[in-house]
Amino acid sequence: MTPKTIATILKDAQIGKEITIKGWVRTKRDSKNVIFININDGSTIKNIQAVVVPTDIEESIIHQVVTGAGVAITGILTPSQGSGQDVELLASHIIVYGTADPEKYPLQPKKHSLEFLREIAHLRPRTNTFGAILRIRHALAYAIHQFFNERGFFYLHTPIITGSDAEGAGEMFRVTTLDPKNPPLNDKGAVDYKEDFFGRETNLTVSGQLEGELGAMALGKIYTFGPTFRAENSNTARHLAEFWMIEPEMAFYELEDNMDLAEEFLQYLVKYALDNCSDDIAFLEKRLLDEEKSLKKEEQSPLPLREKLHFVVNNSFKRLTYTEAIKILENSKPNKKGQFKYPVSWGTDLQSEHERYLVEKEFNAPVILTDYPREIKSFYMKQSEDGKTVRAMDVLFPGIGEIIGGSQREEDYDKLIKRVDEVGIDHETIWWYLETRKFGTVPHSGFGLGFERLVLFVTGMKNIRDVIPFPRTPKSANF
RNA sequence: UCCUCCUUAGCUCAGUCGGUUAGAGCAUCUGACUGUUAAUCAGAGGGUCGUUGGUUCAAGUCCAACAGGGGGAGCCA
Repeated sequence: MTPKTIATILKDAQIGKEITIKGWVRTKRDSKNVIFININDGSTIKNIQAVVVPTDIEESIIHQVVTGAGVAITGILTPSQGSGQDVELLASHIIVYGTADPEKYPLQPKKHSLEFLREIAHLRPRTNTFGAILRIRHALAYAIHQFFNERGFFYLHTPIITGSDAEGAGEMFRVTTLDPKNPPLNDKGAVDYKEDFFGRETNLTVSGQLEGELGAMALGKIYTFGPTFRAENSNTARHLAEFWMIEPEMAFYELEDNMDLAEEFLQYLVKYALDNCSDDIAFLEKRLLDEEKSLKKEEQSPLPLREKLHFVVNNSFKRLTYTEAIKILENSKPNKKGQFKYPVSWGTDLQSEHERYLVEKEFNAPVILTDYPREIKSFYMKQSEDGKTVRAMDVLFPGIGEIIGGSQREEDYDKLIKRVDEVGIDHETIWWYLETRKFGTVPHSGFGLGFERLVLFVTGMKNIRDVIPFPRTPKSANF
């Protein structure tokens, strides 16, 4: 029989029955007549308290029951005499699968900094905070599939190893089986990739979008959800070298449809977390309040976590064009007082400080910005009649910045080719992409959601390295 | 990659103007006590002060380089 989890046991507490719980010891409190052991098995943030009468269990066994030990405890489930919990386990038998030397086990019952826990990423899932984060992360991943499935989208597996850098955006990780010390050379003395595993240069994907568009041109509505790799030397709390991205792509969707979907999608996901992870979110909310107690009022979160999440679910996002945003910024107080580090002007990309002003000061709500200047956006975005802008959209979230970037795609072959040439992309590398515009091209749109940025928002965490189990960042790929 | 700050006990941090034996809280261990909740009380153990080099009679303290980390910026999701 598979062991029951603590989540199940607490859900339908069968008082008076003998049960066995298997998990890891969080704390043990000794005394002469009675010992309390708190067990957690990861199924929920809640522990079960086992009550041991010292004469019932061999002392050598009890001695091995220390913080971090893996154990199975059998006993009768009874109503608790104490006030911290409804039920508890009157232990009659204990198996210690593995003890954990208290002198060496790093996770002792005390507060640990997130920085320290990052250094012991192999153990941090055993903490309340990371248990909560990882359960929420799972719930959001599940909700993503559910959302798209309910709406007739198909999950398309785009390649992780790609032969194109078509987006031209950013550094990529090379994939090769050639000997780095002694690679084969061609006539010109350069590395001969014809000898490489795939017979050409290959990299890890930076986006599944281009392949996603191929899927949308056949299946109608698709989404991808997979790992994405950027070899940028980005050292921020919002960037990872390996992260997970969701990229829906829809035939016959125009930019407005795209925005509607993005907004509905985000609200659905946040609501799902609120409905299904209430214990974990409540814990993280309390944790955040404790942590921010020592900060000045201005630096504290304006709303408690759950209120912030409810706000996003219940209020529609502010939509405006890039041009309108520039006007607001030009007339803003910080701009007139010269408080912006970067000047505001039409044609340049918005800086973090500008985005933050719009989201956190001007609107105090999620914002969707559209119709950016074509020069600062990607080649595949649909060009507008005005000849100056493209049908792009960025969804900006408070505290996170850009959480979604997307656009309507340019479906006109001639216009697309013109941009491809202007940007300087070799036709040969994306001939297959260009053919979609030759054979039955239709209007279509899509966007990319950074999964970890979503988890960041829902958990209220501040550093993206704390919402993925094993973060990969420059100079760091441990575990 | 740039700016900035940090690195002292297992963890979080003090450490004065450079001065003799480097401190605290938590954790750990021992004991006491108690249906306890990160229990409480008493005691104990625990340090190559990130690394290397320099200045000085004397360096945890000053200087330089390097390494690791935090915060901010750029790039973006």
